[in-house]
Amino acid sequence: MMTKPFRKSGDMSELVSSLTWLEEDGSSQDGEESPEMRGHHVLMEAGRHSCSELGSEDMEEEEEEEEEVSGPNGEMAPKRRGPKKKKMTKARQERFRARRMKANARERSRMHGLNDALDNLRRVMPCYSKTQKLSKIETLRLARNYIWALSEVLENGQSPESHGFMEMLCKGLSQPTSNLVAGCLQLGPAPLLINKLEDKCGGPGLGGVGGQVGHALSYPSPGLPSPPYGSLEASHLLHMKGFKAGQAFDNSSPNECNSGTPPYDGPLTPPLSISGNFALKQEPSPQDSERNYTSHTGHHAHYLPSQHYTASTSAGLPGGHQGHPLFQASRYELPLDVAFDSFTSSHLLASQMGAM
DNA sequence: TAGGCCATCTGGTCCT
DNA sequence: AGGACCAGATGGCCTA
Repeated sequence: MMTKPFRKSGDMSELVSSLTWLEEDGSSQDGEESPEMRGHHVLMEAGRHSCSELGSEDMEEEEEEEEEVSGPNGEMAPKRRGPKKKKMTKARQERFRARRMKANARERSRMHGLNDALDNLRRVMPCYSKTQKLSKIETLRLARNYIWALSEVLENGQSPESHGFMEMLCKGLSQPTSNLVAGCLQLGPAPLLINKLEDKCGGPGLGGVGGQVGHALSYPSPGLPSPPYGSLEASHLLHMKGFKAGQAFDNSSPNECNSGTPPYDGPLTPPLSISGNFALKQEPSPQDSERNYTSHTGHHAHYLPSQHYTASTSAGLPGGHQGHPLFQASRYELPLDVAFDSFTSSHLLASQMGAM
């Protein structure tokens, strides 16, 4: 997709080349730096180098050299077209460096925000552990499945304890994650099962801690990674226990859901409403899934505003389940965080309906 | 040691 | 012009 255009020269590439030189040289390595600071350090080193070693005069010289670059046989390369690049004066260099550092900081905080949202999502997943976090991709997959499964509970009255519910939850997940989910849902009240789970999770062929799920939950997931996820916390088991028993999910009860785990304090937007969300059933056009898939794979998103990504399509939802919040989000091009909020709301809703 | 996951930097593109 | 978003590149950490 976005193949980086080769730039013969220019303000950026000079700095980049000096960065590359720095990294290869290893002169910016500092064993005690945090990863975040490392980047800054390298950048600042680069700036220093580019100032001291590629000072304005030197850089002008480089540009001159470049203008007269000749091929291996001595023939002149075609002259660069377009507007002549401005010379990288010291002042411009400084401005560029400052701009770059600002952009890096923004990008960092943007990614932190994204990770926070993912953490919030993890907290409302059937399997939550502070110590054994689901990977990003598994979190999204599980979220999609969870919504799908919950909407089945709402629409068809399927029991959350049913085998089908677990199958839906585990669809497309890596085997360790499937095992983890299966373990969560199969756990009885006996606390020693937690230890069992910790002992066994991640091992091949676990197939449910209680031994009741067996082979049916072993999704081979070809091509999917198999990260080592294993344990989960008692607090979340309580959460799941409540869910299993069909009790109302009480977000305010510190003894149940919040013991040891930070409460989900993100904005809980109102659910998209059952009528507006779950009841509206329309077959998705192939273009819909195509569009969302391509937006997910990033083959440049001219077709869709880039911020309207959804997590619902990379593995595809089975037909007849277009009522999912994430699916609806994708249909109506809701931003992902809205979809997540909707997801959270439907989680609460489903829990409460289970109590009816 | 290979592979998976992650954080960060970076430059391109789009939008305001 | 500057910010947001994106994807590629890179290197670190961890585990099997």
